[in-house]
Amino acid sequence: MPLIIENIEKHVSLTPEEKELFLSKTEIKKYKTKSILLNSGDICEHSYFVNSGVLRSFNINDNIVEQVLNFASEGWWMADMYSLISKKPGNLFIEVIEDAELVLLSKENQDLLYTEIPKLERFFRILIENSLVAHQERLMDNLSLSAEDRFEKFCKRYPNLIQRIPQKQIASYIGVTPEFFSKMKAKLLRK
Amino acid sequence: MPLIIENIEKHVSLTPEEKELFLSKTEIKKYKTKSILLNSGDICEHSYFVNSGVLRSFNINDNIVEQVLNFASEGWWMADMYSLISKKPGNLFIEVIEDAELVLLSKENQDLLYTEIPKLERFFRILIENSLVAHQERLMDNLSLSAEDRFEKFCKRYPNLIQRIPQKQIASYIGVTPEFFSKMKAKLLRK
DNA sequence: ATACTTTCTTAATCTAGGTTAAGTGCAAAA
DNA sequence: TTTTGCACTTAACCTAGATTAAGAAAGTAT
Repeated sequence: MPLIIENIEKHVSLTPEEKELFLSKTEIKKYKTKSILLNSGDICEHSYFVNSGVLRSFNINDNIVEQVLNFASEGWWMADMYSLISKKPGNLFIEVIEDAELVLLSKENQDLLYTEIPKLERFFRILIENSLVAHQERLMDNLSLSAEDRFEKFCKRYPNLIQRIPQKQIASYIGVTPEFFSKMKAKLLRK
Repeated sequence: MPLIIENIEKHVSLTPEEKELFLSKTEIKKYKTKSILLNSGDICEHSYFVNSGVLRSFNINDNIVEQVLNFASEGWWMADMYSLISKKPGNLFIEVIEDAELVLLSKENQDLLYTEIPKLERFFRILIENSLVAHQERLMDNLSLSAEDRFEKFCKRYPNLIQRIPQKQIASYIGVTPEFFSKMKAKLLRK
């Protein structure tokens, strides 16, 4: 059973025909590290589901500094939600940071599937609800925790990602400079 | 036409019967300033839609400091999403900060309405999508903008709220102390 | 293997924003 | 009407984390 179907069936159950229909509307592609799936200024046309590998989304702010928004590894979805739903150019980049096999679901097909399999409306609602809750928690953490505590939380939540992501990108995710991150890490190891 | 129905029909259209059914599952209540609608540790049973007045959600972190998550005025929804969907005790407070008339929709009725009016599944999906996008942007802003720039964005986005919310709560929302906010405001006025 | 590029580290210096403390103004109790 | 309490201000001092700069390590390409 494909990972993506397992993922969906965690929240809604599908008949064999529905599974087949769903899969027929998706496309599997492989990408090498450093591939850019989406550029800032482009319209995001697909949601990406990760079968293997790691992705990150980021933007580049005025200071020419990359700011990481999210990572996605096996079993996670990734897209520029703003651009995807508004159909306007977004400001996120999506990049492959570890060779990846992805399931591509175009926005067009996603909308089509909503009408053909209404249960999927529920599935994606739940998916986004969970994402919203996670973002709210991260927002509060960023406002009230120290960099050290945010790093600790990151380690607990994504223990398997730490070894697979360049350290400077973790630094960016938790919101500190690579230099400060390095210093902080050295301090933590000394304990 | 009730504000809440107008709000829903921005995204999906309802038949007169559906409108009536929807309204029959809600309840209108009035609350005075300082009423607590939800306490930390309680399970959030309702979504609140604001007909008039202002609400805020916040939590109290270890340092005994209130951290504002969100405000809601006319036409906005408010709930502790985490608690509402997980049915577990949350850590948010929801408080009335200006006398309010609210539409209450219990989680129970919301789930019931999902099955009776499947279109609502779409409505709430879209609502949450928009909320997610807003939270993502705020997260990125907190990671890459100065307090001054965050305040400026807040003023642009919620110009009508500024006069209605105690300044220390705006400070908390953008993530600075009341003292620093006061200093910053004085500096901005000098310009 | 060698050169080239990028990541990571260390350290000195700097600053946005926090902390502490004291005082002002004002609305609500009493 | 006084008192109490809260919201806001100002100012001195402090610190987490940024910036700058330079070198070390580790990939990557030639």
